[in-house]
Amino acid sequence: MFCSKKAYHHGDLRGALLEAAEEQLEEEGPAGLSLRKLGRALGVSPGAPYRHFEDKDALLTELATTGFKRLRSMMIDEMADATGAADRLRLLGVGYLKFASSHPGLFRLVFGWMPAADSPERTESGDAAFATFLEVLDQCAKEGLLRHDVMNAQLLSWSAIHGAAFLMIDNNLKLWPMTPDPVAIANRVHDTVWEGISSQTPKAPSLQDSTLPMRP
Amino acid sequence: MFCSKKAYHHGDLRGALLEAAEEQLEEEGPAGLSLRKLGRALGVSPGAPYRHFEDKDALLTELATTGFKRLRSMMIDEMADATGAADRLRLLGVGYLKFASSHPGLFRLVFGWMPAADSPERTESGDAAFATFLEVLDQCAKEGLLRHDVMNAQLLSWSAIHGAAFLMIDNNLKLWPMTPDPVAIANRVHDTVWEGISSQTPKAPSLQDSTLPMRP
DNA sequence: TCCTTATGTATGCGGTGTATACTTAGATGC
DNA sequence: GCATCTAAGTATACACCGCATACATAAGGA
Repeated sequence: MFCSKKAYHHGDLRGALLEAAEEQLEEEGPAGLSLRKLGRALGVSPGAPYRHFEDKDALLTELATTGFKRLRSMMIDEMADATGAADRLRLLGVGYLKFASSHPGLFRLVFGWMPAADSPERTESGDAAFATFLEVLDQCAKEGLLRHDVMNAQLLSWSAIHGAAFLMIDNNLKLWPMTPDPVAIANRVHDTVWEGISSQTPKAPSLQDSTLPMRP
Repeated sequence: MFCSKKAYHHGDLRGALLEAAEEQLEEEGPAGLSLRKLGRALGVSPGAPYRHFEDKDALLTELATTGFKRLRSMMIDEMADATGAADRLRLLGVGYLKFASSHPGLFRLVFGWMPAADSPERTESGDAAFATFLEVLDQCAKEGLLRHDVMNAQLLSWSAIHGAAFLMIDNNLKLWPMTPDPVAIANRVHDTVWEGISSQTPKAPSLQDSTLPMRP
């Protein structure tokens, strides 16, 4: 369907709206996003967007839904060449933080935003992303890599990586002499988490000191 | 200054605005908060609030500033009867999660919200809260309780408790058969974190299983 | 007492979400 | 080919919002 530019009915307004909306979201947050402004930017009347989204909340909900899906894809892609269950967990965190750092506005929407009326699609895509997370730890448990019950490991791993993501995009890591590189943060968090949940008794100081370079 | 009700100039409009604003914030989020609505609710003209706050952002910034201070107080109060540095860390997490669960809207404002122009007061009160957090781990380090460098411990502890707070108020803990009690969550997260950062080599399964009751 | 200042009011502008009725272009059936 | 249906966009209107500006009034100090 080779829709040429400047079509009679704009061709694909819905897609264009979503694209422009994400841009506005990253720049001004959910409050600054305006359907009228979007219409204006796309050279269309103020009411046109309402042909494709019931209201502003519906647009944000759709953004959040695809946001969850993209977060999940990013984690899965990152895990592609993992060397084992523990490494999968590490790479999952890397994907999580890469997503947060490259789309902070979308990340904040996906999580710290409560729509007035939630949609089943959003909930489902969220649960799917979470399930990916939980499965990785289930696998660790099956391979006997965890010291305690899997729920503890899941709770800590997820909390830690989720919190690190927020601290990173809120620029709260400025308090440490630490590169804000998402990969470095994810690896650092993972290593320490792993010492807390792994069934292998940790050796003495096995982790790099803060003066030493961090794993790339 | 015994200001009677229904004073000529309302008595303390500024305080009343802040109080009502926090209520609106919890109910409808920052976007749903409206200065005009606040004025209406307090029986005052639509422009009156602007005598006390330069704009909506200024009101939210003030809410965030006091939010940080209250978060800090809650942590400090909770730590009052700690039995040691490690226990202080645990109780700090308890205070953190208690604050998040009792004021989720304020918590989200304090963290996941980016004002257009930040104020030094907000930044300072935020840094003060963070400093409290970091100091507790500095103390742990001084007492030789940490396995690695203090930065790792700080990053993990903060990320974990911060992430757990968000997961809790976003109702993402529903995926586990776990009571959403902030104290239980904080203790659980702390125990697992501590195994990852403590210099004491953890014994075999020392933590309660998910089938066992959690620490009160 | 008078005058300054803080506080609240009145009013208005532009922007926003959203409902409604209208128009038009593409697709569809004969 | 043509009439028709429908999806997509327009025009317009309303209430609300943030915010600015000019005005009114009450408090408090000289």
